[in-house]
Formats: sequence, C-alpha cells, structure tokens
Amino acid sequence: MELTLKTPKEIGDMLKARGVKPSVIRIKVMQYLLENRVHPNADSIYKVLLKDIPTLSKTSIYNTLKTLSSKGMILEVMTGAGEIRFDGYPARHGHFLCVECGKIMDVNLECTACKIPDLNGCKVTEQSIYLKGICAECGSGDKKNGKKSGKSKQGA
Amino acid sequence: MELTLKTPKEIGDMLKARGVKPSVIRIKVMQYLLENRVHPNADSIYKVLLKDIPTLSKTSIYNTLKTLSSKGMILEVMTGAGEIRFDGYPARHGHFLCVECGKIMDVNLECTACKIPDLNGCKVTEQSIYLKGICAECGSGDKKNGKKSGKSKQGA
DNA sequence: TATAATATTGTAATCATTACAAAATTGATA
DNA sequence: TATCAATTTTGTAATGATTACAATATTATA
Ligand SMILES: [Mn+2]
Ligand SMILES: [Mn+2]
Ligand SMILES: [Zn+2]
Ligand SMILES: [Zn+2]
Repeated sequence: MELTLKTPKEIGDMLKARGVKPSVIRIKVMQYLLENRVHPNADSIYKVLLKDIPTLSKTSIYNTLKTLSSKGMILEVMTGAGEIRFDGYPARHGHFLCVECGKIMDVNLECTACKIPDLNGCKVTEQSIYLKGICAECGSGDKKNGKKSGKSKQGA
Repeated sequence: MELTLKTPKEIGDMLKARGVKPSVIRIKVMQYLLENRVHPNADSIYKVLLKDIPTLSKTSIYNTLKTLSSKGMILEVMTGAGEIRFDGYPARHGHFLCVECGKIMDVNLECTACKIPDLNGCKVTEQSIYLKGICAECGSGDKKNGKKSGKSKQGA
C-alpha cells in the first residue's frame, strides 16, 4: 500500500541507519524488494538485477540478502519447497502460499488475541503466521495463469 | 500429553482408516513419530529405524513421509534451514524453533481471535504459526546441552 | 503357483545455498 | 595523488536435502 518509490539515495540512508554500508548491489536489492512485493526468491532477484549489473554474481545476491535480513530490513519467508522467498517489508504480517502456482500473498491478520502460554523460559524473537491453499486465480478453473498445469510454480 | 503407546496393529488400523496400506516401514515411521515428539528430520528417522530394518533405504523414508503427510497423518514443519521436520500429531498447534540448538517445541496457542480478512477468493487449507527464538536451555548460559557452541544444531 | 499391483531399494540427478579464496572496489590517509 | 587496509564482489567448488527413476522384492489375489 505505502509504495512511495524511494530514490537510491534514500535507500542508501535506510541502509546506513541500520549500520549497513550502502553499495550499488545492496541498494538495488533493497529497492527491488521495496518496489516488488511479490516475495521473490534469490534466483529471480538475481535474474532481474543482472540486466542492470552485468557483472553481478549470485553469491552477491545471497550475501546481500543475508546481510539485509540479519539487520532486520527484510524478511525471509519459508515455503517448505526447498527455497526461501524474501520480503522487503519486515512489518508484522502473515503470508498465504498458493500450493498450485507458488504465489505468496500478504495477509493482514489481527492476531492480538494470540496468547502464547507455557513457553517456560523460551525467549521469542520472531512470530509468523503461514497460510496455505489455493489462490483465487488457481481456484476458479479457467484463467490465463496458474490453472491445472500443476507444474507452473513460480519463484517470483 | 496423550501418549498411549499404540501397538503396531493399532497403527496399521490408523493407516488403513486413511487409505494407506500398512507396511512395516510405514508402521515403524508412524510409530516413531507418535512416540517421539521431537520433530525429527528425515535423516534422523532413517538412522533410528535402520537399527530395526537393516535393509532400509532413505528413499523409503522420504516416500513414506510424503505418503503420510499427503494423507494428513503427519505434519511437515518448516525450519527455513534447508530441511523439513516431521510431526506425528497433525492437530492444530504452533511451533517454537530455537535458533541456537535447532530444537522445535510444541506451542499450544489459543488463536481463536485470529481474523483472516481480505483473502479475496483464496481457499485456505492450512494454517500454521511459527515462533523463533532462544530456548530455556540455550538462554540460561551454562547447561549441558545447546550452550554457546553455535554449531550444535540438531535435526532431532 | 502365476500374475499383477504395490512397496522398497540403490544410484544418480537436481537444485538452493554455502564455503572459500582471488580480484575488485572503496575510503581514509600520507 | 599515491598508498594501503578494509570491505565488497566475484567465480568456482562444495554441501546437503530432496527427488527421479529404474530395478528388485514383496504382497495379495486369482
Ligand atoms: Mn509479505
Ligand atoms: Mn508439533
Ligand atoms: Zn495460485
Ligand atoms: Zn536451544
């Protein structure tokens, strides 16, 4: 919703504010995740940014993503399908994964009443809610996307 | 809590009730998951059952786990660490993952007030809650387990 | 027993991620 | 500006969980 199209300089300041030295790659990755809320995986981020940075290596993408997530600037979203997806908005929200097309959608859930009992001694630093099912496109038979292919998983 | 030590025959009946033909391996895997609520990964299940079934292959473990989870008899628990853990109790509950020792603990959370809005058209078939943090043992300095090794992750 | 269906095994592939060391870049300093 | 150390980026090789697949074994049934 709050997509205000930040400039590279502004993103650099965001990085500095978190103690991350702004580099071209870091700014581009952060910018991409801010402007594309599709929860992409590392490979699809790599493929997109490769057009801008022809010398880009996939290791740099992994390094950058780990740096950003360790500083709490992005979220790692699990899929259970052997890949991690990334999210430029670390604010508390849940995720719905379509098991048909692999799409991940944000879910605004008000779970204020979630009482977490008997965690004797455990320090909770993170809490996330995952939903799974069939998205609207895949559910309603004939659409151009997803459909009945079954193998049309997307990583972006 | 409800650990009633089912016999192999009883477990076989559980399998049949779900349309799964009971085989030695399937019964052993199901029994192990029922009696050991530690959320093991495929490899540690394999290592344990190998003592009973010397001809066991890891592929059979994966086959069995996929069969059981597709029939809703067990749960796949994500860790985000490139491995899946398994749970013999598919009843609704959450999971706490200790990022230090890798232990996964059950969490009984009453999330009845979880309102899931604006899922326009999405059919939700599964809902899970994940917590992350430091467990009691790892948190309180000097214990025999986990501690400050940092590399002491366990898959079982 | 013969036969078909299913389960199990072994091996090779897949694929995301990580390890690691070399090369490039940056930023501060003399 | 030249130097130099710190950091970033790159390329390649490993890792490790999972899957594909075909051969073999088991089971149930006729
Ligand atoms: Mn999100
Ligand atoms: Mn559990
Ligand atoms: Zn879909
Ligand atoms: Zn722990």
